[in-house]
Amino acid sequence: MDAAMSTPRSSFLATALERGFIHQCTEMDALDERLCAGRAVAYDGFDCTADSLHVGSLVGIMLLRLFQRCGHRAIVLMGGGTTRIGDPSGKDEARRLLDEAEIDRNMAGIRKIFAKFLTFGDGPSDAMMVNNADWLDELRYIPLLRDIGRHFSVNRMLTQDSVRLRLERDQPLSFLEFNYPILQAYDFMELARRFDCALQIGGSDQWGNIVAGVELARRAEGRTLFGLTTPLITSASGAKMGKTAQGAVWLSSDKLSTYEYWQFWRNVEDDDVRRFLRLFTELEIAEIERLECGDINEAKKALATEATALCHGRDAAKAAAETARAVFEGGGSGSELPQTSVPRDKLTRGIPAFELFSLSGLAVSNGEARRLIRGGGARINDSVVENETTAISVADLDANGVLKLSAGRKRHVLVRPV
RNA sequence: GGAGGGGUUGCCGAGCGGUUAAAGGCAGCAGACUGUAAAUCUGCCGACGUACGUCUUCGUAGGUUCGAAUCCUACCCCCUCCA
Repeated sequence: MDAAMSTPRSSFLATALERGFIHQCTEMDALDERLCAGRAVAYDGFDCTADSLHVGSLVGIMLLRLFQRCGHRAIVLMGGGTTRIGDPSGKDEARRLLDEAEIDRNMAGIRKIFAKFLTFGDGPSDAMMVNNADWLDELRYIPLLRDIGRHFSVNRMLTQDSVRLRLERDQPLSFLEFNYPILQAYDFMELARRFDCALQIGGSDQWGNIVAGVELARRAEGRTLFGLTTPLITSASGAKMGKTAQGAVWLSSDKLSTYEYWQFWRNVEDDDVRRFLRLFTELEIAEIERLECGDINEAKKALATEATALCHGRDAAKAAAETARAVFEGGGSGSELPQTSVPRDKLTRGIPAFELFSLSGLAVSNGEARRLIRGGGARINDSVVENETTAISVADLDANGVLKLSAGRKRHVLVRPV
């Protein structure tokens, strides 16, 4: 952390610091004072490259939520304008540009997610969502160059990590992307003008862009703004969080079931539990410390249930936890397991085991299903499938009239005849 | 515009006329050990078929050859250097 200081007086900074949300911060003392002086406004920007967000964005979301819980006003800035540019930070290649219809669709999906974490409305501490396309689209080039461009030093921009790294690695950087920091800086200043927003929150890779905004506001308007970055969250073994081989860990239940979301947190590495309990749950620190002294698996369950409750609601979290308990501790099954169906007549005639596994989605092809069975990793109703061509029929249905297929110890699917 | 270098199976990266579905590494999946963790060890890791096998894949399209990812031609894309 940059600004080492004892204990901030503002509840927001004190809590953020205590729970590990702060990586770098500009003028923390002054910010602390500002936060103590009364209600403040902060924003975090999200781009709309997908119709949902994944856990990679969760630190920022949680911090914004904390900000609101401390009585301040949170702004979610949708990058409807900047998404059409593409941020070069931390990337080797320019990303594909999206058209407006796609961006609109993505924004709608993301809005639904934020509704779970923030309270939106018109009240003084209600969160709001704004779209930077509202002002970026209207920018005129010459005035922009004259009013904003004059405050940017190209020499300086070239030394910014996002740009420098790209150049050093001999990766192409288009002029379009080169302009990204300017637009993000402009966003910050614009939000300061419109809503008196004084703080920008972002991931540590955003530091350069955030500082650019702070400096622009100071030079152009003599306004003091603040920036705060969250640490990059990687798992203890160094992998970027939120991206598994199966795909991203999405925050919307359309794209990832609540059960699988719960499982994601349940399977976190031991060394991450401590950190994650502080960042991704709202349990009191005392309670977290208590959990840490106990069985690590109980702590993981608490992490999973609390994190899932925030994102999908307490009931869904409990249902996921209960299914997990039934499956892993009871050797049974549960209502939240993924389900697929097979035509009943097909099952009456009998269906080769390998085909059933590829049908269920536990294997992506017949070949993979065969390999799974040959490797001894496939089970039906908890008994190992010995032969890949064994015919599975209605006789194999369990007491509830379903088949529980398992691939390995963790992946289970309920197959139901229809 | 000129001169070179390159595009290989999810990624990195060998191969450079048959023994190549294509070395090796990473990622992934499964098994063992455990705690639904990590580490380690083992197996698998293009598709289809019980299997001998068949088909599809090495930037794109053609061609040479009994036979090509490997040779030729054209085209597309990327990089480096010169102008």
